[in-house]
Amino acid sequence: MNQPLSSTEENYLKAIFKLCEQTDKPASTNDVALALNTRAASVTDMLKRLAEKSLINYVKYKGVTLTSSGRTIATSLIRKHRLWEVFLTDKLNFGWEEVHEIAEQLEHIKSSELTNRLEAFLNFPKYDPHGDPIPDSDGNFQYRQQVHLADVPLHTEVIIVGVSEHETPFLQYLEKLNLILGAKLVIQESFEYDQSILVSINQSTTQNISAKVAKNIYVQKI
Amino acid sequence: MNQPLSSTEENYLKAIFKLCEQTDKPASTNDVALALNTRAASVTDMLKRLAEKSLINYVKYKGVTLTSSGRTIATSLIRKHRLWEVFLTDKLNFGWEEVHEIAEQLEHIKSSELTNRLEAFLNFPKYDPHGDPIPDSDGNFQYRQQVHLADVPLHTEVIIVGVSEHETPFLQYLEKLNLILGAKLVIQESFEYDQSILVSINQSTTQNISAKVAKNIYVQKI
DNA sequence: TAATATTTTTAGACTAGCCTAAAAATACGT
DNA sequence: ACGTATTTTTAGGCTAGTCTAAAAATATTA
Repeated sequence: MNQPLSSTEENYLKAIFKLCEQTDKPASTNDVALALNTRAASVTDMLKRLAEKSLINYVKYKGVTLTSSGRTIATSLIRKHRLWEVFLTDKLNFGWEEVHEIAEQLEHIKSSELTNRLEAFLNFPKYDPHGDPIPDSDGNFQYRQQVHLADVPLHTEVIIVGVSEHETPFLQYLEKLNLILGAKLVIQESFEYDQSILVSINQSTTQNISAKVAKNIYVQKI
Repeated sequence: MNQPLSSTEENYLKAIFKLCEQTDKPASTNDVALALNTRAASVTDMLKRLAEKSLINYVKYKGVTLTSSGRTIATSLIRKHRLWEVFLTDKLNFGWEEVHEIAEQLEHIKSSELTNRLEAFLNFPKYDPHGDPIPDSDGNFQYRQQVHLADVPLHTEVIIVGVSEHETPFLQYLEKLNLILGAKLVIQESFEYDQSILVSINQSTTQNISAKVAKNIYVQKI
């Protein structure tokens, strides 16, 4: 009945979770294929197998959502992924742009005891190095009120709490501009012309930030 | 040419390494099958594929040894396995009998940067929690002069430096008897009848130890 | 050394996971 | 609503890794 899943099966569940989390609608076969960089036909195959194991609700041509046991597994993977990311940055001094790939492997290590002890060792962190919330051992996320930097009114004081894009080049770029988690920002000016904004960083430097970047930074008012 | 290996392939290389290390002779198909809890036919299949990749020297009906690239991979696996075991015991407070299974999974994580940083984080340990040497990043083992407790003459002062059997029940038993790494022993008496021995432990308690146990404990004279 | 026992390999089949190409279902534009 | 475009599924095939059963090679022993 409850035999352990393969890494591949786990990756499908995680992808479906992320797709459904955003839209709250069933994920399409094509969406899943795109997310996992595979073909629609392969996805259909796998969906049948996962439905057989009662991990997803799958209706032909209608898309897929997770069952509660599927969701439990998916959140456990996200929990492990984010805890390992904290370990890699905080204990092994990796940069926030380097940890994703390694955590993709580490998240498949099977031992809930390991996960829980790791969490304790790291002092029960609530967010990963990118500002994403770490679910607790029951799978509950601690969502936080956060807004994209692009949507903040002029002269409001905010701090960076996360990013909505995890690609290495983007993160390296932010690092260069000193736009790291916890940085305090105030929007000084906003340019109609290209939707870029001028922000002060930590009350010292001032930077022009493109609309694209501002849309991928999460901030919180202080 | 140098595509990454599957965990299965890696496990074959590790098994072959361990079999050849002990006897310095080619390992037989049956030995490998036994070590990996699989069938001889499956082993033959895999040996052909590993030979194709120049990771082993395989002669039909004559057994198998590792090539130097095969050995490099095998020692890297052992290095990772033992470093993770140190992490699990020293940082996450697992017992020495609990770490093997988890390390079996962790050893397949691919990132030499991770391995090297982990090693530094752990302060470059030379031995794992069972007393086995941890190879350096070039694959060199720091072998140590060690002898089985069963072969030590009477009244010699020795300390426990390792075990030659890693099964959980055995390790739990040792733990119960306070026979842990670093314990100081002196053999007080040796009984012809069942080859058991009477040892003092850390100059305090005294214990009778069966021949079987004494054969699986490595000690060093002090 | 001939007969027997053991080990190893081959042959053929199975599953998971992936693919391409074609068919079927659904969605869209006029 | 009808034809076209898109999405999804089916059909069939591939590889890695496993298995059992049978054949072939090697080892043992009388």
